[in-house]
Amino acid sequence: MAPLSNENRARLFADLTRSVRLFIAGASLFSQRVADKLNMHPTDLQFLNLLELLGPLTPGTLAQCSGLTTGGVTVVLDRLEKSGYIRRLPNPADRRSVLVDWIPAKRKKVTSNYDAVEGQFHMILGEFSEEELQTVLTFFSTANAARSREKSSAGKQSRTRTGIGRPQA
Amino acid sequence: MAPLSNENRARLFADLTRSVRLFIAGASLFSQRVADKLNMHPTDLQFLNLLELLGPLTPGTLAQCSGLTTGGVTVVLDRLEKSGYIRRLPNPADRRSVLVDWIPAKRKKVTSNYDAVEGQFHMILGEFSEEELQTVLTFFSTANAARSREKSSAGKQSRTRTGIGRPQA
DNA sequence: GGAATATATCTTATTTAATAAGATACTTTA
DNA sequence: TAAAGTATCTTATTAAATAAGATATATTCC
Repeated sequence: MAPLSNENRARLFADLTRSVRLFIAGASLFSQRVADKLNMHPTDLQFLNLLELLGPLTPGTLAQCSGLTTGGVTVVLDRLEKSGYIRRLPNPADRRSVLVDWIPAKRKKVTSNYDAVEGQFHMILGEFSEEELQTVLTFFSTANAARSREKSSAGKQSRTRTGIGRPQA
Repeated sequence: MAPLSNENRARLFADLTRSVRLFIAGASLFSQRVADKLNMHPTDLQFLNLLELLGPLTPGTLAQCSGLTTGGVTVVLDRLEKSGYIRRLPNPADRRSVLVDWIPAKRKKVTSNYDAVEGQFHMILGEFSEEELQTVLTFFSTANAARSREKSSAGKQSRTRTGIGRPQA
């Protein structure tokens, strides 16, 4: 019965929208908690997460992915370098530039804060069938891909703010 | 064949973890973009989002949900009140307290910034069957519920930082 | 009921994160 | 090779968020 199905779908859409937004709000709060525990700023932790997800990055890419100005990025990197989380390496591709990377010994100090959520996450997913896991993965992959495609399609914005993703050649 | 399935599951878990983290990183960047466009700070927009999701809230609850100190909340609310986004109403339940709510006329100015993503979101979900939608919804609902349960179970933290959710009686 | 304690918000002074503008060094293009 | 462009950093400045404490109302315990 199509009309009933449409009604169902509309309700599912609405519930999903709300759930996703709550999820994001919760993630943001959780990040602040972790940053607190590590005695750092949410921005600093954001940088470390970006390094974790995308590998060594240039300050310019970090500016794009974080929304900070390049001057702001320098300040954050100085802080993280002084506290021993990251180091600046010469960028073989461009001698004006640097590559920012983890100090490996410090990684666990940060990532261990995610062990508990990851455990929860695995518990939740343990109830899902393989097909269901694939469905959820498709949702996230498609959403992320859509966002990457949006790079550089916004109106007035700081010149250094494009999007998340592997740095473009 | 069980071992193969376990392998598949392990890969799906890993891919999902990464996708979720990328999704969150993207959401954070998107928020900054919207805040930029509205000439406000990410924190201010975070407050408006919380009001949108959870309805009128007290400054105390906003402190819990945002991770700011109560003094910081006052400052943010002063800013939002001055620029006409919110108002403080007397809280019938407690005369020390106030309820913060949207100025209705300003809601659309903010929410319209999400129209495009919501459209994308609907496009993505349009490809999903009802069962698949339900699966994705279950994922988010379960994850959000798990986070709510975590309230007040963290170690050292600011006294005003618990969790997201409807204010407890 | 009333004193003592706890809670909710706000105030003020202060710290410091982030910005803006511009400098330096290198790369790319013409 | 000169000119323009780009990547990062520097410095001075702005202003967001904190910390400590004040005020007003609630709650608890005798």
